[in-house]
Formats: sequence, structure tokens, C-alpha cells
Amino acid sequence: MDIKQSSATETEEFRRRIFFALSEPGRYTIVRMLYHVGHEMGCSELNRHVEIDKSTMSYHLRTLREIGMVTTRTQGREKFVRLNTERINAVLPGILASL
Amino acid sequence: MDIKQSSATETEEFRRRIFFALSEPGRYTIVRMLYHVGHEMGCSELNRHVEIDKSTMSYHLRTLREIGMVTTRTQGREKFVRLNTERINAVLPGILASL
DNA sequence: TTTATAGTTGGAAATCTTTCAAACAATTAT
DNA sequence: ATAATTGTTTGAAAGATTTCCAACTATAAA
Repeated sequence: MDIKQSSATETEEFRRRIFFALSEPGRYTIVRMLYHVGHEMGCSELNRHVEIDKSTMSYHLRTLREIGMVTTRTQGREKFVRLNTERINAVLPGILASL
Repeated sequence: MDIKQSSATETEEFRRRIFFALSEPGRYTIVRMLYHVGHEMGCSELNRHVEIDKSTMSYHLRTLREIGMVTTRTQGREKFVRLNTERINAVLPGILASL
């Protein structure tokens, strides 16, 4: 059973990116909060619960969005973040529940 | 429900280190290989299956050992690596099976 | 219109990560 | 004793990541 590093499936790539995201305390906290709250949250609400500079928060949320772990919705001047639970569970079943 | 970043439990810390380990392709491949093989492997045997420079391999194995994801045993000039399945499953149940 | 609120972006600084070559130690084989 | 095999370590180079300030856009409120 040989494993070639060159050929990584999309799923594998997504998994690794999830691992990368969760290896950073700030993002770990954000994801954990979103999961436990169980519904979308406004960025500023998130920011009120998680102590991170607002631009750092923005940076982390962009990372999570680029990876595909969250989606966002803008309403007026507020932005709501929603955890993409289904997609994450599809490649790493149960991981969110164990955070 | 507030989450303070300052206080991370040991378990949470271990989880994050596992995520860190698995976010790197080389280590991901090593861990996956060890899991699927299902028993300890000699470093050179590992190196024959996973294409990584030997010193890079050594570096990654040291990281995995420091995190506590693997243990090693030396016999003669060979070194055997064993995945600490129980400990990993204790904090992230089923994660190895989904790699 | 002016001001406040929500969030993004650019850029710089500090730090961390990964990789490899070269030299090394330890063990086994010739 | 010499040579080959196993694996570690050091150190340097290149690159990635995180953080924060300051300036910015856009919407809503006064």
C-alpha cells in the first residue's frame, strides 16, 4: 500500500484545510462557538464573545470562508456567519461534536 | 456561553496539536499509513512507502512524538514507530478512521 | 449632513514552519 | 578494522502565518 503525496483527492485536501483551520486557537474558538450556538451569528456578536481584535477576526473568518467551513450573509451593515456543518460532517463525521 | 481563549484545557490543547500535525501533507500521510497498516513500522520501511527526505521524515516523526501521537521503540539500529491510537481516539473519536 | 457602527484591506513586524545538505553517532555486516 | 545501514542533529534558506495599526467602504442613526 503505497501513498503518493502528489495525488491528494479534493476530499483529502478539504480535510487538511479543516485541520489547519482548527489548529489555530482563535479559529478553533470561533468554530466551536458557532457549533455550540447552533445557528448563524453576527460578526460583532461573535466578537463580543471571542476576544480577538476585529481585523484579526476578519482575517480568520475570511480563512474559514475560503476553506469552505463557513458561509456568510450580509444584511445591511451586519454580516452573519454560518457554520457549514453538513459539509464538514461529510468529510470528518462527528468532529464538530468533539471540539 | 463565553469562551475564554486564555484557558485551554490539556485535552483541547492536545486536540489542536493533532489538528496541527494532520494539516501537513507529510505527517498526514505518515499517520494515515500507520493507521491503515495497523501495527508499528520501522522508520526505513515507512520511508520506503512515503516519499520524504530522511531528515524531513525524522523531523516529522519527532513532531508526532512530541505531540504524543506516536511512540517509538529502538531495536538495534532500527527504530519502530507506533501510532497511539487509544490516546487519539480518546480526544477525537473516529478521526483516524476517517483519514 | 454629520456621526456612529460594522466590517474589510494593506502593509509591516514578529514568529513559526518546512525543507534539505552535511556532519554526526550507533549498530551491524564484510 | 572497514564499510554499510539507520536515524538524528545543526544550521541556513525560503516561505507561510499571525497580529495589529491605520485607513478605508458602506450602511444606519442623529
